[in-house]
Amino acid sequence: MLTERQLYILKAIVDDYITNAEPVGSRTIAKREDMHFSPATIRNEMSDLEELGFLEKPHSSAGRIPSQKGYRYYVDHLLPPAELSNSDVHDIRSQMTARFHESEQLIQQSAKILSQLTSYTSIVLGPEVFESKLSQLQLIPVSGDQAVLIIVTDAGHVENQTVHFPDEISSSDVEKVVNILNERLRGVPMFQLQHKLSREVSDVLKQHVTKYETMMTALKDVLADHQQEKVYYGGKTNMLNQPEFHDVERVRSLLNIFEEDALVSKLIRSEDQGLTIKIGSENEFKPFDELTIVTATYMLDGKYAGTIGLLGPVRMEYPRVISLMDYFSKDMTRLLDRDRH
Amino acid sequence: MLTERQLYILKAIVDDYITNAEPVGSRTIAKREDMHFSPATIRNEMSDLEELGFLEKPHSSAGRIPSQKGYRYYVDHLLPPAELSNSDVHDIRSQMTARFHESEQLIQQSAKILSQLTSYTSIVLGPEVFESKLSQLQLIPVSGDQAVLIIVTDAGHVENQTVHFPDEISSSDVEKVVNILNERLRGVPMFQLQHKLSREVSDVLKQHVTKYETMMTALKDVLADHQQEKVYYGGKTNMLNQPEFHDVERVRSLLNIFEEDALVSKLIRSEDQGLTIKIGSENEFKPFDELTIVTATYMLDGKYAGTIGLLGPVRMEYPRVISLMDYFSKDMTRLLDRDRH
DNA sequence: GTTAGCACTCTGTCGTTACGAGTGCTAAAT
DNA sequence: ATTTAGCACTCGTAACGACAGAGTGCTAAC
Repeated sequence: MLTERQLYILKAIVDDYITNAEPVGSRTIAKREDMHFSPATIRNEMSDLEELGFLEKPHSSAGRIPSQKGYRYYVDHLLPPAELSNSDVHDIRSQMTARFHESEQLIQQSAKILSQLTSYTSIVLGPEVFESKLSQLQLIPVSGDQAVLIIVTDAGHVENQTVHFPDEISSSDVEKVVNILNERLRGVPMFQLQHKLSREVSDVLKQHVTKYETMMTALKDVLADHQQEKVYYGGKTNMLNQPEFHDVERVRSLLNIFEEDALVSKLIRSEDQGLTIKIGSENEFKPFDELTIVTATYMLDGKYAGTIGLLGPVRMEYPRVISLMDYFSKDMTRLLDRDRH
Repeated sequence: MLTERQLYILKAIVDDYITNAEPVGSRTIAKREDMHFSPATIRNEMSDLEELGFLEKPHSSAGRIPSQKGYRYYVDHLLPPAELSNSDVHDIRSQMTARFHESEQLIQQSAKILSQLTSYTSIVLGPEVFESKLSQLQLIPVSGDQAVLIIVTDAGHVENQTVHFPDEISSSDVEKVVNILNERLRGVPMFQLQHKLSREVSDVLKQHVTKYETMMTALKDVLADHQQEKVYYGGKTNMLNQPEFHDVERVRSLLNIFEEDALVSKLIRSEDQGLTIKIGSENEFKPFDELTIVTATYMLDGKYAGTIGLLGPVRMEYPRVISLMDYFSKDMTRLLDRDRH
């Protein structure tokens, strides 16, 4: 068990390192007004804290930096319960007043502000495609063998894709198909569409439509493509501000990951309500073992809608970030609800 | 006027610098099999070429590197008329065989291959939204005051946006509006939609529909948002491979520009047919004054459809790049045509 | 006109030194 | 039993000079 004084010193070191990004020496800590011990005493405590695994030394004659365990402890037990600063609240308010046409805009704007305010990178997973339901299908002919299939979900989200019909198909058949599909599939969750299509609807179609096979394969192809959710970014290059990213190799590996939405989504996703903080190698992916990822969720109609995430150096401004994430998580939920009704 | 020998030496220097990225000395050139002069002679010629502005020295005792004028001359007069190598052709073929559902996929794939093959960054401007015409409008209600407006162009491209109707509007009115819009606006070029809407269609609408004003402002808002073209990237982080980009500041300024599609599009766009090569400060934007941008266009139905661009260091593999760009420019035109008919 | 030879210039690297920040230990002070 | 002052020791870094290597430019010979 750590003594009161050890906690105090640990907190001071983490705080200092977070703002200065440089190993913290005993003298630096001793100079703080609220610290009434000599450097020597602090050195002894530091030595103990190191032995316990909360601190480490880059080299023998340098100051201490927090270890991963140190950050974890700081986050779990030492965090000052920060309120969002007035200027932050003001900044957010002034940029979030606009009414958004689409939830997409709201999300994009949130990602942007979050990254601007923190100088970290924000990642927001869009309202869950998996959770939303089909509202309407439309098949609009474009040219001879092409048509555009448009899928509208109950969340107002639109997906579209061009469909090729290798053989000529009569427009009355197309109309029939669309009608049947709409009748049978409305209200079906997106992720079940493909399944339902082949199981339940296929028989009906067979009876009403010639060229049934052609049509089915085309439709199935299209649906298969639309099972992934959207990922929005803010401040992709903000990482470059951090001293720990002055190495080009690291920059590349990180930026390359950002190009793979599916990976990022897997990484960020977390349906646990409330805040999640993953420090360094607590993240599953190697390239992130020097980063902290903070996630929170937002809701729609009382159900999980998506995740907001913030990616920064392990040496992250935790108190501020946490209050920001908390705020956004609630604010996005609120705004989505308001726009809906 | 340059002598035969000067041309020969200039070409040798540019070729060498392009592959090695290091100042070229007289001895290096003299060692080449096809060069039958001593280092001393070559030094004299180099000195002359420098005076003429084709070469420059990083410092007094270093080798020479091509100046911008040197590259320009190389590109204009010294380029070996390269054929695409067999392995390149093979690589492209094997990755472009798939039939593409949408022109969007074709474009994306092209951008990807182009960047893979060159290790540079490719940028492709999508088929010109401005040039395409409206094929069909759909307004699909989602909830009480919301509907999704879907715009399909004759190129099979789909744009969509959520529309809010502040006041309650009867569904029969909505239907009327959609019918009128489709009747009057089909075939109108996208960029004229807004204009035509307010000039010609507004009167007709006024007669048939109550709550006319509400509807009009909502529609105008939506159309205003969709006047920009799409930009596709390949190998955004490829630049980091180039030695001239080992400086983090430069990386950031470049990557940030990539986030601004409008800027990039302005930069790349070029409706001149054939290849365009802009070297260094021939580009209008400061952040690009150490880059070369090669552009070419592709066609659809015999008319300008879009631009493909390749962004690399001034020290670019010009012969290969040019033959690649040439190939892609023609191939994309060909494939787009094939998919269309 | 071409080339060999040589003095000169500049950069990059290596080893040395000096310095500063910081530690860990010991012994004295509280 | 704590706390602290003092001091030797350890590293990392910046500064300096020496030196090698690459390359030039000029002169004089071919």
